[in-house]
Amino acid sequence: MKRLVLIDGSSYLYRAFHALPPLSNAAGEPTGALFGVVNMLRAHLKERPDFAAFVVDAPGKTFRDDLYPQYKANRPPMPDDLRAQMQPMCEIVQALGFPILRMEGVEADDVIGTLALQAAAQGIDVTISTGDKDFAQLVRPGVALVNTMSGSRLDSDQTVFDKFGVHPNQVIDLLALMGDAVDNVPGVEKCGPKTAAKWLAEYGSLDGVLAHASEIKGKIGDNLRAAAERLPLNRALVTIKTDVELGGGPESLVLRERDVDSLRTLFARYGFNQALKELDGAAPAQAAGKAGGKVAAAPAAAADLDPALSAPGVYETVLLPAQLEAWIERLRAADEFAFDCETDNIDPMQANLVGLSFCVEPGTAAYLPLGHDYPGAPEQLDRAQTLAALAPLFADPAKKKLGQHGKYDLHVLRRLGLKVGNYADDTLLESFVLTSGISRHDLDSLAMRYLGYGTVKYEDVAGKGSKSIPFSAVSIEDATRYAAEDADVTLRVHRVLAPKLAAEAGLTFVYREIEMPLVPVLERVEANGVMIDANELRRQSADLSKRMLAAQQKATELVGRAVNLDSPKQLGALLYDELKLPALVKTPSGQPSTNEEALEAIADQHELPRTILEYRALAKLRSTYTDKLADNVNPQTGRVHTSYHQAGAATGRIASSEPNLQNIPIRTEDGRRIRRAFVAPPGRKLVACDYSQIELRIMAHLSEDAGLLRAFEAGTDIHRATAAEVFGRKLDEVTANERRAAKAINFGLMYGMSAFGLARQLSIPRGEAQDYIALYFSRYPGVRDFMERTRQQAREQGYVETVFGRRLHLDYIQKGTAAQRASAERAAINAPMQGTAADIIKRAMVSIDAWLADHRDRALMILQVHDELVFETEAGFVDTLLAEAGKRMSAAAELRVPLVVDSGVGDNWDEAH
DNA sequence: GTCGATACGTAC
DNA sequence: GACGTACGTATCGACG
Repeated sequence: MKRLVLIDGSSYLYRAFHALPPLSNAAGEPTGALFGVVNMLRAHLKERPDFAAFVVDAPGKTFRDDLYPQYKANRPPMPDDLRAQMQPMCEIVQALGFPILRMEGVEADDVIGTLALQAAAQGIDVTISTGDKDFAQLVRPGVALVNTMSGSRLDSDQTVFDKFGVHPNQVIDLLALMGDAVDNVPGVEKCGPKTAAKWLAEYGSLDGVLAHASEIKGKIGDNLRAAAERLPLNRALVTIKTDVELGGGPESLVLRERDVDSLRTLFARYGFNQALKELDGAAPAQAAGKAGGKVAAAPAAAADLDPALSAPGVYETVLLPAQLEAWIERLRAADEFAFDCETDNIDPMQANLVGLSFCVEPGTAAYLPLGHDYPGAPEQLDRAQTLAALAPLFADPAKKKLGQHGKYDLHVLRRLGLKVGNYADDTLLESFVLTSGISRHDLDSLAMRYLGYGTVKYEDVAGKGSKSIPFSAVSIEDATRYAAEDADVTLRVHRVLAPKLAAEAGLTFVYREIEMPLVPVLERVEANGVMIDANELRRQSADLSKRMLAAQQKATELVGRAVNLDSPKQLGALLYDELKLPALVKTPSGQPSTNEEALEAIADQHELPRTILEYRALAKLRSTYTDKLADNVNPQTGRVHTSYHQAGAATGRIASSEPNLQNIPIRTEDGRRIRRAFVAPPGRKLVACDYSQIELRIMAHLSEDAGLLRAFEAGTDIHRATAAEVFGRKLDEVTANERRAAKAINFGLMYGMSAFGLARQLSIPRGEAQDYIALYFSRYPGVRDFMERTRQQAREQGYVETVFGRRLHLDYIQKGTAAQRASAERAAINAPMQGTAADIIKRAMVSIDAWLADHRDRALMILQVHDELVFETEAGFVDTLLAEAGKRMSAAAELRVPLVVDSGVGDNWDEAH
């Protein structure tokens, strides 16, 4: 059977424009709506229809304007950013091979309706792709409706009835009763889909409802009778015409061969990297078998899962050449495969490969042992030969690869000389994007949550703690159970999560365009590592030790006996019980605290608190930094390779560990010295680029507050500008103390701080802090409204969003205790700003990495610290790098304020600031 | 010995 | 109760 796809271009363009972030390409041209439309079209192309058309509205009046002059009268003009995308959209649609239809005097809907019925009459299977629910009136055998943005599909009387509560032939009457605010067609007042469906169920049709109008009681009955006269007109307006005179029939809508050269130029110009990669990755996927089927979102509960996804797996151990060949054949035939590396070390920069697992179809997986070494271990395939045989599959850009936390595997394979081209999906990141804030993203949790499946745990086969054995000593039988299952479960979880993600345009953007492209970039940043001057650290450790000893002796002298300055418990007993100093601060558990704030408060009453503070500052630096950093130098590379956790922070920020290089001291002189040990090798330099006040700029963007926008536009020192507003000064009359207070307000507000907190921070009376905040909000009313909106959204939806559509779910915003709810509200206020900043720097990293691809021998990205990127570069490349990195960081988002980047150069990280 | 909870402090 | 997001170190008590 032949297939025809009719695409409602106008509807998608508007919906994509509003659903997607305000994206732009490097040249600053808006691209958000384009992006949505291009992805939608690519999805349809994968299904290989015989005929297709992209239908758009023509400018000018239509017959509906003649029927009803106010038709669409209150519609605002097309936004400039959308209008600018019309021309490029047509170019891309053309280049993809779609015929474009545009007809005057009727709307796109009518053209689609006419073609749909003509085609159905000729026995052609029709799919109408639209975001407009009005098309449900056309659903019948041979005519189906899909919305690629929501993932919904209406293809039968039943599916329409499930959605609207009426049959397709009643949809027109339903719409006539409800009216359409967007098109300025008033229906029956207070009559929504439920009431309209109820009436139609009872009286059959609009005529039936009107005939019985006098029987309907109450206010809504009055409303119906009041609207009765205009309802036939409504019906005429919402009826999609199916008898438009067209130049040609559906058989003329042949899909042309795509114009690869034009597409490459267009995709590159608008920054559609995924599309570009697919274009250059040889043949597009021939997904005929999988298309058409289930588009609907997958079920959430394990109970009503596709049984194929929870059936037990059959796992094969690959020990013979023939088995390997058979599996290579399977992988070759597949569109995408899941894989997983087993190693002897959790640090991927040191791990040795022990085995590999693969899965192509749920339930069928293989474990390929390559390095098991224990008494009685069977002979395994030759590692080098086997990897050489697998290398082309991993490298093939047309072959999609899937994993759970694949950054780890990318490291292991890279160190073995294998390239992974097109690492396309990662269940860790799918889960992170879908459920950030409410669930864990490790494979065991995902298997339980989405498959109702308890996996074999690592500890089950390798033991844990001191009794654990390296994976190479695990029996190959146990290893197969564990490892093949990992690949199998990864694929199964992906099959559940992918459709959930596909049904959310904003989340799909975050996943496809931010998180997945970042995986290989982060892998490179980690692999690059940073050079550490271990001798410098040793000198600093010795100096700190000397001063710690002095503080210790001083404390002993003051107390008259030895005291353990490392034990808060003992210090509390000493200060508050023995010395009877006042305990002014309590820990969360209610004990008297010995933290910095508590000690500062009593420092004028006794010498000991100051001595403890001195000791603590030194001990922190030595134990956490100067002693420890050198332990993290990789013996093979001689450098420190932190590990970045892409799904580490619920807001979207990246976290760093082992060691954490995102909390290296900078505020005190002693602390800052540690940065001198982060060095460039001879002949090279460190370059640091950081966003200036990025989160406050995002607050200005989100709140659209005129005063804040103006201050950033003018380039004034934002804390000074705030102080001038709040304290009623001219800019140059602001005192240092006023600026300090304004800075505390600016930061405090972004964290949801209260007057109580501000008072404590500034050591001022609470009433005064309250006055500052009130004054702030009266000067920046947009900020107050934005914060209230954000709280409201969080309470109603249970989540908040970044500019790019990333979501943070707040579990306790509705159900928690008062304290938990208040805490969730503060998190809700902070997340859009912190999260948007994270989105922006992630995009910048991807962009800069793409540029650096041609200069890997000259410059490396080596660190990310939330709003800062650090590079190591040849001295002769510094200027080029500064210009290009700064440009790409600034262009990573198009906000209502400029994104300013500061940068510095030096022989070490301290100098580079 | 190992593990988890608690307290504290570093970064943005 | 009161300022958001992380990670690491040290202590201390429970557990075996």
